Amino acid sequence: MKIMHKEHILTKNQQIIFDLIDKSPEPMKAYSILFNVQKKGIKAPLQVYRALDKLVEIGKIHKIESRNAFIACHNSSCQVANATAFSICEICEKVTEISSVGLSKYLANFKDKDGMKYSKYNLEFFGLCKKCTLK
Amino acid sequence: MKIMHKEHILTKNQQIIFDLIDKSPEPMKAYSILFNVQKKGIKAPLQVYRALDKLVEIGKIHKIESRNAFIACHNSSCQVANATAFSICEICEKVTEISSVGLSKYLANFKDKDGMKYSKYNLEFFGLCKKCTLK
DNA sequence: TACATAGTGTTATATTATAACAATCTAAAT
DNA sequence: ATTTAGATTGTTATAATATAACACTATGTA
Ligand SMILES: [Zn+2]
Ligand SMILES: [Zn+2]
Ligand SMILES: [Zn+2]
Ligand SMILES: [Zn+2]
Repeated sequence: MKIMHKEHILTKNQQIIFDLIDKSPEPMKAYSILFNVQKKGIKAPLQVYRALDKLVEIGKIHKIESRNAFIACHNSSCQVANATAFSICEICEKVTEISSVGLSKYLANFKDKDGMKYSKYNLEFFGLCKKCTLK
Repeated sequence: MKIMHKEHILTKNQQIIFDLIDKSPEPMKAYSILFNVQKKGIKAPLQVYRALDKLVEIGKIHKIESRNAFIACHNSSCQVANATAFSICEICEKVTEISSVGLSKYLANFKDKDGMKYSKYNLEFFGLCKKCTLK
Protein backbone atom coordinates (compact mmCIF):
# COMPACT_ATOMS: atom_id res chain seq x y z
CA MET A 1 0.00 0.00 0.00
CA LYS A 2 1.34 3.41 -1.01
CA ILE A 3 2.25 5.62 1.90
CA MET A 4 0.73 9.08 1.88
CA HIS A 5 2.50 11.53 4.11
CA LYS A 6 0.26 14.00 5.78
CA GLU A 7 2.65 16.89 6.16
CA HIS A 8 1.13 18.85 3.35
CA ILE A 9 0.78 22.57 3.76
CA LEU A 10 -2.91 23.24 3.39
CA THR A 11 -4.28 26.12 1.40
CA LYS A 12 -6.68 28.56 2.98
CA ASN A 13 -9.86 26.77 1.93
CA GLN A 14 -8.43 23.38 2.75
CA GLN A 15 -7.39 24.56 6.20
CA ILE A 16 -10.76 26.15 6.98
CA ILE A 17 -12.60 23.02 5.97
CA PHE A 18 -10.20 20.66 7.66
CA ASP A 19 -10.42 22.60 10.93
CA LEU A 20 -14.18 22.39 10.85
CA ILE A 21 -14.25 18.65 10.22
CA ASP A 22 -11.49 18.05 12.71
CA LYS A 23 -13.42 19.81 15.47
CA SER A 24 -16.65 18.00 14.70
CA PRO A 25 -17.51 15.08 16.95
CA GLU A 26 -19.33 13.41 14.09
CA PRO A 27 -18.85 12.99 10.36
CA MET A 28 -19.90 16.07 8.41
CA LYS A 29 -21.76 16.23 5.14
CA ALA A 30 -20.65 18.47 2.32
CA TYR A 31 -23.54 20.89 2.43
CA SER A 32 -23.40 21.14 6.19
CA ILE A 33 -19.75 22.04 5.80
CA LEU A 34 -20.70 24.61 3.19
CA PHE A 35 -23.26 26.18 5.51
CA ASN A 36 -20.70 26.39 8.29
CA VAL A 37 -17.96 28.04 6.27
CA GLN A 38 -20.02 30.57 4.40
CA LYS A 39 -19.14 33.24 6.92
CA LYS A 40 -15.49 32.60 6.05
CA GLY A 41 -16.08 33.34 2.40
CA ILE A 42 -16.52 29.87 0.98
CA LYS A 43 -19.75 30.25 -0.90
CA ALA A 44 -20.09 27.50 -3.47
CA PRO A 45 -20.37 23.70 -3.27
CA LEU A 46 -17.43 23.28 -5.61
CA GLN A 47 -15.10 25.09 -3.28
CA VAL A 48 -16.06 22.61 -0.60
CA TYR A 49 -15.83 19.55 -2.80
CA ARG A 50 -12.44 20.56 -4.15
CA ALA A 51 -11.03 20.94 -0.68
CA LEU A 52 -12.62 17.66 0.39
CA ASP A 53 -11.13 15.83 -2.59
CA LYS A 54 -7.67 17.07 -1.75
CA LEU A 55 -8.00 16.35 1.97
CA VAL A 56 -9.14 12.82 1.20
CA GLU A 57 -6.29 12.37 -1.27
CA ILE A 58 -3.64 13.35 1.26
CA GLY A 59 -5.28 11.35 4.02
CA LYS A 60 -6.23 14.16 6.39
CA ILE A 61 -9.86 13.12 6.20
CA HIS A 62 -11.77 10.03 5.10
CA LYS A 63 -15.09 9.68 3.38
CA ILE A 64 -17.67 7.43 5.01
CA GLU A 65 -19.12 6.07 1.81
CA SER A 66 -22.32 4.66 3.23
CA ARG A 67 -23.13 8.04 4.75
CA ASN A 68 -21.73 10.48 2.22
CA ALA A 69 -19.94 12.16 5.07
CA PHE A 70 -16.41 13.12 6.00
CA ILE A 71 -14.40 12.54 9.16
CA ALA A 72 -10.94 13.66 10.17
CA CYS A 73 -8.33 10.95 10.44
CA HIS A 74 -7.67 10.38 14.10
CA ASN A 75 -5.72 7.24 13.62
CA SER A 76 -2.29 8.23 14.83
CA SER A 77 -0.62 5.20 13.29
CA CYS A 78 -2.45 5.71 10.00
CA GLN A 79 -0.05 6.99 7.42
CA VAL A 80 -2.14 5.84 4.56
CA ALA A 81 -5.26 7.23 2.98
CA ASN A 82 -6.02 4.00 1.27
CA ALA A 83 -6.60 1.46 3.96
CA THR A 84 -9.50 2.52 6.08
CA ALA A 85 -11.89 0.83 8.47
CA PHE A 86 -14.75 2.28 10.46
CA SER A 87 -17.40 1.23 12.90
CA ILE A 88 -20.77 2.87 12.53
CA CYS A 89 -23.59 2.81 15.05
CA GLU A 90 -26.88 2.34 13.27
CA ILE A 91 -28.82 4.20 15.93
CA CYS A 92 -26.79 7.25 16.96
CA GLU A 93 -24.63 7.28 13.80
CA LYS A 94 -21.44 7.54 15.82
CA VAL A 95 -18.50 6.69 13.60
CA THR A 96 -15.10 5.57 14.84
CA GLU A 97 -12.00 4.88 12.83
CA ILE A 98 -10.68 1.45 13.63
CA SER A 99 -6.94 1.09 14.04
CA SER A 100 -6.14 -2.55 14.41
CA VAL A 101 -2.76 -3.79 13.32
CA GLY A 102 -4.16 -7.29 12.93
CA LEU A 103 -7.02 -6.16 10.74
CA SER A 104 -4.93 -3.96 8.50
CA LYS A 105 -2.30 -6.66 8.08
CA TYR A 106 -4.94 -9.21 7.24
CA LEU A 107 -6.59 -6.99 4.66
CA ALA A 108 -3.38 -5.67 3.15
CA ASN A 109 -2.29 -9.24 2.50
CA PHE A 110 -5.64 -10.55 1.36
CA LYS A 111 -5.67 -11.99 -2.13
CA ASP A 112 -8.74 -13.19 -3.94
CA LYS A 113 -9.03 -16.20 -6.22
CA ASP A 114 -8.38 -14.16 -9.36
CA GLY A 115 -5.06 -13.02 -8.00
CA MET A 116 -6.11 -9.41 -8.25
CA LYS A 117 -3.71 -7.24 -6.28
CA TYR A 118 -5.30 -4.46 -4.30
CA SER A 119 -3.88 -1.04 -3.67
CA LYS A 120 -6.65 0.21 -1.44
CA TYR A 121 -9.61 -0.83 0.64
CA ASN A 122 -12.44 0.58 2.68
CA LEU A 123 -14.29 -1.38 5.33
CA GLU A 124 -17.39 -0.27 7.19
CA PHE A 125 -18.77 -2.23 10.12
CA PHE A 126 -22.31 -1.60 11.32
CA GLY A 127 -23.83 -2.34 14.68
CA LEU A 128 -24.71 -0.72 17.96
CA CYS A 129 -22.28 1.27 20.02
CA LYS A 130 -22.01 0.66 23.75
CA LYS A 131 -24.38 3.46 24.68
CA CYS A 132 -27.04 2.37 22.25
CA THR A 133 -26.75 -1.27 23.25
CA LEU A 134 -27.73 -0.38 26.82
CA LYS A 135 -30.86 1.52 25.85
CA MET B 1 -24.97 -12.33 11.52
CA LYS B 2 -28.64 -12.64 10.76
CA ILE B 3 -29.42 -14.98 7.92
CA MET B 4 -31.60 -13.55 5.16
CA HIS B 5 -33.23 -16.16 3.04
CA LYS B 6 -33.57 -15.21 -0.56
CA GLU B 7 -36.65 -17.19 -1.47
CA HIS B 8 -38.90 -14.19 -1.43
CA ILE B 9 -41.54 -13.94 -4.09
CA LEU B 10 -40.80 -10.75 -5.91
CA THR B 11 -43.47 -8.29 -6.92
CA LYS B 12 -43.76 -7.17 -10.51
CA ASN B 13 -41.56 -4.10 -10.18
CA GLN B 14 -39.04 -5.92 -8.03
CA GLN B 15 -38.83 -8.74 -10.57
CA ILE B 16 -38.41 -6.42 -13.55
CA ILE B 17 -35.65 -4.51 -11.84
CA PHE B 18 -33.93 -7.60 -10.45
CA ASP B 19 -33.92 -9.25 -13.89
CA LEU B 20 -32.31 -6.20 -15.41
CA ILE B 21 -29.57 -5.98 -12.78
CA ASP B 22 -29.04 -9.73 -12.84
CA LYS B 23 -28.41 -9.73 -16.59
CA SER B 24 -26.08 -6.75 -16.45
CA PRO B 25 -22.37 -7.57 -16.59
CA GLU B 26 -21.63 -4.50 -14.50
CA PRO B 27 -23.19 -2.68 -11.56
CA MET B 28 -26.12 -0.52 -12.58
CA LYS B 29 -26.99 2.94 -11.35
CA ALA B 30 -30.50 3.84 -10.32
CA TYR B 31 -31.24 6.24 -13.15
CA SER B 32 -29.78 3.90 -15.72
CA ILE B 33 -32.13 1.25 -14.37
CA LEU B 34 -34.98 3.73 -14.60
CA PHE B 35 -34.17 4.48 -18.22
CA ASN B 36 -34.09 0.77 -19.04
CA VAL B 37 -37.40 -0.12 -17.45
CA GLN B 38 -39.47 2.80 -18.65
CA LYS B 39 -40.79 0.74 -21.54
CA LYS B 40 -42.11 -1.71 -18.94
CA GLY B 41 -44.16 0.97 -17.24
CA ILE B 42 -41.86 1.98 -14.42
CA LYS B 43 -41.73 5.71 -14.85
CA ALA B 44 -40.55 7.34 -11.65
CA PRO B 45 -37.32 7.26 -9.63
CA LEU B 46 -39.21 6.30 -6.51
CA GLN B 47 -40.51 3.13 -8.08
CA VAL B 48 -36.93 2.14 -8.79
CA TYR B 49 -35.58 3.11 -5.39
CA ARG B 50 -38.34 1.25 -3.59
CA ALA B 51 -37.63 -1.93 -5.48
CA LEU B 52 -33.89 -1.49 -4.95
CA ASP B 53 -34.37 -0.99 -1.21
CA LYS B 54 -36.35 -4.19 -0.95
CA LEU B 55 -33.96 -6.20 -3.12
CA VAL B 56 -31.03 -5.03 -1.02
CA GLU B 57 -32.92 -5.85 2.17
CA ILE B 58 -33.58 -9.42 1.12
CA GLY B 59 -30.09 -9.87 -0.25
CA LYS B 60 -30.88 -10.36 -3.93
CA ILE B 61 -28.71 -7.41 -4.82
CA HIS B 62 -26.01 -5.39 -3.12
CA LYS B 63 -25.17 -1.72 -3.26
CA ILE B 64 -21.62 -0.77 -4.16
CA GLU B 65 -21.41 2.24 -1.88
CA SER B 66 -18.38 3.87 -3.44
CA ARG B 67 -20.08 3.82 -6.84
CA ASN B 68 -23.72 4.33 -5.98
CA ALA B 69 -24.49 1.28 -8.07
CA PHE B 70 -26.22 -2.04 -7.65
CA ILE B 71 -25.10 -5.56 -8.50
CA ALA B 72 -26.92 -8.88 -8.26
CA CYS B 73 -25.65 -11.26 -5.63
CA HIS B 74 -23.77 -14.01 -7.43
CA ASN B 75 -22.26 -15.46 -4.36
CA SER B 76 -23.84 -18.87 -4.18
CA SER B 77 -22.75 -19.43 -0.60
CA CYS B 78 -23.94 -16.00 0.44
CA GLN B 79 -27.08 -16.31 2.48
CA VAL B 80 -26.65 -12.98 4.12
CA ALA B 81 -27.26 -9.48 2.92
CA ASN B 82 -25.15 -8.03 5.64
CA ALA B 83 -21.66 -9.34 5.11
CA THR B 84 -20.41 -8.21 1.74
CA ALA B 85 -17.05 -7.82 0.09
CA PHE B 86 -16.18 -6.63 -3.39
CA SER B 87 -13.19 -6.03 -5.59
CA ILE B 88 -13.34 -3.00 -7.83
CA CYS B 89 -11.05 -2.25 -10.75
CA GLU B 90 -10.19 1.42 -10.76
CA ILE B 91 -9.70 1.50 -14.52
CA CYS B 92 -12.48 -0.56 -16.10
CA GLU B 93 -14.77 -0.42 -13.05
CA LYS B 94 -15.32 -4.17 -13.11
CA VAL B 95 -16.82 -5.26 -9.81
CA THR B 96 -16.68 -8.78 -8.42
CA GLU B 97 -18.26 -10.10 -5.28
CA ILE B 98 -15.66 -11.83 -3.15
CA SER B 99 -16.66 -15.08 -1.54
CA SER B 100 -13.89 -16.14 0.75
CA VAL B 101 -14.71 -18.26 3.76
CA GLY B 102 -11.54 -17.11 5.45
CA LEU B 103 -12.32 -13.45 4.95
CA SER B 104 -15.92 -13.66 6.07
CA LYS B 105 -14.97 -15.66 9.15
CA TYR B 106 -12.26 -13.19 10.02
CA LEU B 107 -14.56 -10.20 9.68
CA ALA B 108 -17.57 -11.81 11.34
CA ASN B 109 -15.44 -12.48 14.39
CA PHE B 110 -13.59 -9.20 14.41
CA LYS B 111 -14.00 -7.16 17.57
CA ASP B 112 -12.65 -3.70 18.09
CA LYS B 113 -11.18 -2.28 21.29
CA ASP B 114 -14.47 -0.82 22.44
CA GLY B 115 -16.07 -4.23 22.35
CA MET B 116 -18.65 -3.05 19.87
CA LYS B 117 -20.38 -6.05 18.34
CA TYR B 118 -21.14 -5.77 14.68
CA SER B 119 -24.16 -7.09 12.88
CA LYS B 120 -23.09 -6.14 9.40
CA TYR B 121 -20.15 -5.06 7.30
CA ASN B 122 -19.24 -3.94 3.82
CA LEU B 123 -15.75 -4.15 2.40
CA GLU B 124 -14.58 -2.69 -0.90
CA PHE B 125 -11.15 -3.46 -2.30
CA PHE B 126 -9.71 -1.29 -5.08
CA GLY B 127 -7.00 -2.12 -7.54
CA LEU B 128 -6.45 -3.27 -11.08
CA CYS B 129 -8.08 -6.34 -12.54
CA LYS B 130 -6.00 -8.82 -14.52
CA LYS B 131 -6.90 -7.31 -17.88
CA CYS B 132 -6.09 -3.79 -16.82
CA THR B 133 -2.84 -4.83 -15.17
CA LEU B 134 -1.55 -6.12 -18.52
CA LYS B 135 -2.26 -2.93 -20.43
C1' DT C 1 11.24 36.41 -16.77
C1' DA C 2 8.68 32.54 -18.47
C1' DC C 3 6.56 28.47 -17.60
C1' DA C 4 4.01 24.84 -15.32
C1' DT C 5 1.07 23.40 -11.72
C1' DA C 6 -2.29 23.92 -8.38
C1' DG C 7 -5.85 26.50 -6.41
C1' DT C 8 -9.78 29.88 -6.67
C1' DG C 9 -14.40 32.07 -7.71
C1' DT C 10 -18.43 31.74 -10.23
C1' DT C 11 -22.57 30.20 -12.71
C1' DA C 12 -24.99 26.58 -14.23
C1' DT C 13 -26.23 21.87 -14.33
C1' DA C 14 -26.10 16.85 -13.51
C1' DT C 15 -26.84 13.02 -10.52
C1' DT C 16 -28.65 10.64 -6.61
C1' DA C 17 -32.34 10.13 -3.36
C1' DT C 18 -36.57 11.12 -0.49
C1' DA C 19 -41.26 13.39 1.17
C1' DA C 20 -46.04 13.19 1.01
C1' DC C 21 -50.37 11.30 -0.18
C1' DA C 22 -53.92 8.67 -2.35
C1' DA C 23 -54.92 4.32 -4.45
C1' DT C 24 -54.43 -0.68 -4.87
C1' DC C 25 -53.14 -5.22 -3.92
C1' DT C 26 -52.38 -9.33 -0.78
C1' DA C 27 -52.75 -12.39 2.88
C1' DA C 28 -54.58 -13.79 6.71
C1' DA C 29 -58.45 -13.60 10.43
C1' DT C 30 -62.91 -13.43 11.42
C1' DA D 1 -67.41 -13.34 1.90
C1' DT D 2 -65.88 -9.36 4.82
C1' DT D 3 -62.75 -7.09 7.40
C1' DT D 4 -58.41 -5.64 8.52
C1' DA D 5 -53.39 -4.85 8.48
C1' DG D 6 -49.47 -4.49 5.89
C1' DA D 7 -46.96 -4.01 1.87
C1' DT D 8 -46.79 -2.18 -2.65
C1' DT D 9 -47.88 1.07 -6.24
C1' DG D 10 -48.40 5.51 -8.91
C1' DT D 11 -47.68 10.25 -8.92
C1' DT D 12 -45.90 14.96 -8.31
C1' DA D 13 -42.73 17.62 -6.25
C1' DT D 14 -38.50 18.48 -3.97
C1' DA D 15 -34.19 17.61 -1.36
C1' DA D 16 -29.47 16.27 -1.18
C1' DT D 17 -25.19 15.15 -3.34
C1' DA D 18 -21.82 16.14 -6.85
C1' DT D 19 -19.63 17.85 -11.27
C1' DA D 20 -18.81 20.73 -15.88
C1' DA D 21 -16.90 24.65 -17.82
C1' DC D 22 -14.35 28.78 -17.89
C1' DA D 23 -11.78 32.73 -16.51
C1' DC D 24 -8.69 34.10 -13.20
C1' DT D 25 -4.93 34.02 -9.43
C1' DA D 26 -1.29 32.34 -6.63
C1' DT D 27 3.03 29.72 -6.17
C1' DG D 28 7.12 27.50 -7.13
C1' DT D 29 10.98 26.83 -10.15
C1' DA D 30 14.04 26.92 -14.17
ZN1 LIG E 1 -7.15 7.42 9.10
ZN1 LIG F 1 -24.95 4.50 19.16
ZN1 LIG G 1 -23.92 -11.64 -2.12
ZN1 LIG H 1 -10.03 -3.52 -15.10
